[in-house]
Amino acid sequence: MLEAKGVKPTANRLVILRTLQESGRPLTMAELEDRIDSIDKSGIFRTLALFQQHHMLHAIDDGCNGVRYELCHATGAMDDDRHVHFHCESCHRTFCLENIPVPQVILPDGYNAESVNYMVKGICPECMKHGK
Amino acid sequence: MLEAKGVKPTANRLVILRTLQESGRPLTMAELEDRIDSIDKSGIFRTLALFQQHHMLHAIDDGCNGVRYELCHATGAMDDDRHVHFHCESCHRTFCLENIPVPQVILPDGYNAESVNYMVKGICPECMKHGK
DNA sequence: GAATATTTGCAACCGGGTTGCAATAGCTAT
DNA sequence: ATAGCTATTGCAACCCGGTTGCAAATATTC
Repeated sequence: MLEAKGVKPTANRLVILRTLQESGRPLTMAELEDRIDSIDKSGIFRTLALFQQHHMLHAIDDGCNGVRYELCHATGAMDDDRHVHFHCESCHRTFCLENIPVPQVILPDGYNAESVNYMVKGICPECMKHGK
Repeated sequence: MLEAKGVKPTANRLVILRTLQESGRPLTMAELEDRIDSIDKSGIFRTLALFQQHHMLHAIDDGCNGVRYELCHATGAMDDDRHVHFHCESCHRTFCLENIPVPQVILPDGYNAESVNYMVKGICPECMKHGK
């Protein structure tokens, strides 16, 4: 498995990885918890931390429902899948707008950027259509 | 006072407003709490909520140390001081880059934007200079 | 000045996140 | 196989920011 990228593939870890890649969108720890009731909070937490250290996923935050974790599909290099995220205020889901890259800005002198987060909030197409 | 914009100017509210405008940058509730020890958490919380309802301040979130509150200096209209924010990962302060507007993106069909948040993380000039 | 409405402090609660610890599961080298 | 070590896991407890109920204090109205 992809696990050959640095982490020992235990049962738990496989389940968590699976769950993440099945839901095509970033999940909170809470969301993971109730999708997987065989594993304890702490287990999920530690696994996510582990995955992060090994650059398998990265965290984004719509400051609404806590941090969300998303698998890195940045092929080779650093975690450079910098795309815009959209958080629906109706269904409270967060989507990756993969093909919309984050526009860059020029910072004032002295500021050293390390990461950027472009977060749009509003209503998603699905919620827009039926029922507000 | 500016309070004539909809809220009754009680002692507490004045103190909180003062504190906000003195520190030129967005503060967390926690930061407010220990700058003002005369007022209880809940008081600060309720006051901030009130201010928000009356469009006197708006919340931004570097998903690091919780939500931060910043006075609206959008003169007339809606809360449209949409500028970039910078969060220093060393001193954990958050700055408003007032003169850098958030670049707009074109969303896919169906997505309805309501608010945008452009958050840069890195090292601020001050921390950059002396000691990492 | 009594009756009513608003604001406040306190204490308790809530939920996401985090850690200590002891039980378990995996490995290693006899 | 087996004793001995390490890594992983579950559980329970904890921490902390945010939030609410309630009763005391304050302001407002008549």
